[in-house]
Amino acid sequence: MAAETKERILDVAERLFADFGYKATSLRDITSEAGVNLASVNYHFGSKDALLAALLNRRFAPVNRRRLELLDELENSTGGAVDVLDLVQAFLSPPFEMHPGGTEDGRTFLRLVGRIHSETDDVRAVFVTLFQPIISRFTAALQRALPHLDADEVAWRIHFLVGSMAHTMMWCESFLSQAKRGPDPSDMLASLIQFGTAGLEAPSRQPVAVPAHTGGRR
Amino acid sequence: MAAETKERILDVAERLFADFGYKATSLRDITSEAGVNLASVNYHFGSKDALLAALLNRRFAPVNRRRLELLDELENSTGGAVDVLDLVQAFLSPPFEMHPGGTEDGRTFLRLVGRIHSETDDVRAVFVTLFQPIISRFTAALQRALPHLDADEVAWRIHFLVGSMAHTMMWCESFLSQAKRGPDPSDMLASLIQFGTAGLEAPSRQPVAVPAHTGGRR
DNA sequence: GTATGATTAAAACGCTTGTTTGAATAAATT
DNA sequence: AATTTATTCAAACAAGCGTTTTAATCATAC
Repeated sequence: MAAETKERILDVAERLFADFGYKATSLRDITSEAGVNLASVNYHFGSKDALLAALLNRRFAPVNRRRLELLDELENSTGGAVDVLDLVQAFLSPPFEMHPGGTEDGRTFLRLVGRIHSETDDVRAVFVTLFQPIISRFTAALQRALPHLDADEVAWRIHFLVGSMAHTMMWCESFLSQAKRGPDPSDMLASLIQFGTAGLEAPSRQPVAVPAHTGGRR
Repeated sequence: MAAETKERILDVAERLFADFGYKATSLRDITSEAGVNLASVNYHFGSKDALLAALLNRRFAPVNRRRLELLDELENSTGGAVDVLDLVQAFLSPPFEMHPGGTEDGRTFLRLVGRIHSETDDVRAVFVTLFQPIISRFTAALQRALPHLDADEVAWRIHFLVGSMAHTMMWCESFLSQAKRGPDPSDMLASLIQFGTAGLEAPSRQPVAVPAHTGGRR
């Protein structure tokens, strides 16, 4: 009975955090929807913050393990010279593959991860702890795969990639419902991989003439 | 004196919303930091929601006007066949150029816009009203510039671009402080333009073999 | 200088928040 | 079967929220 209560809290909290954010979701929202007593969150998890941490660990840790597993395979089989496309794929696929956009739970997880990326620092703290090691490993690998770019440029492009990934996770549900071609989530992942790889592989930047702001109305 | 109070509220609210989000910022935070009375927000703006709307309109409307102005110039001068790079530039430059990352106020505005992108729907409502027309115009233009891609593919890639833009706006401050090359915000804009253009111009997607998730640990 | 309207001030309103308490119940152990 | 432990429950806590109210103050025009 106890384990069941804990899981129901985690499931409902995951969905509400994903839909409305951490701050906007009250413990009363969670417990009433889960059909458990208000005090049980503090009893089982200690605090609202600890609930978020538990909830992130449950689903996000396996995804990150899978990312590193794929990266290890790539590096071991090729001895260092890894393709950018393969790296982008190893980075982007796990969250989408392990939590398919075709299922309700999958979309919920994707929204949660997408939203976490833009929560305030105090909320993101746990998430960053889990995510930072992955970013470091992939940054190192991508810098080796893109030796003609300087380190800062690669780091920035990875940030750009993370941004499009987070935004996609967050809004994939509404993206898919708007698409005329029929909502196929794996299509969207493939497009994102395509987009990100091309962005990372873009030629080293030449000076771009940015139009100056004239201030005028027309 | 009245105008001064209104402006002080707007300035402080802008910074606090950007740093901590809408929900997490209380009117008491705003008024105490601005040195004005608590009731003056409701007196001058009507409600907290209306304050956000006023604050977004003040800075974001001019940016969007500038975007359309640049787009009009491109379309008029070339008669329809516009370069993807030029379109990306017209879309991305205005917020960065009009609110330079080199200034404190500029970075605050960028953080605000970046954060708004991932607020809950009720908070984003005003923002979407301002942003949607711009997305529509640029989507149409990009679909003309990328005729070999189907409409859904272009729409998705624009979402990817928006995601990297929002993420960059939100975290540019911390990106820049980590860069070894010295924090030059206009460098970052140029990199983002480079990345986004390459992503949008990526070849039409061929089937990508996505590694299946085995479920195993190793 | 006094009356009019706009702005500020302090206090209170009703409501929601995360957390804690202590008793009641269920489960497990001896 | 009795006793200990784990869990659930209803109620209350103090604090914070957005908003409203009423009185005081200010600026301005007559």
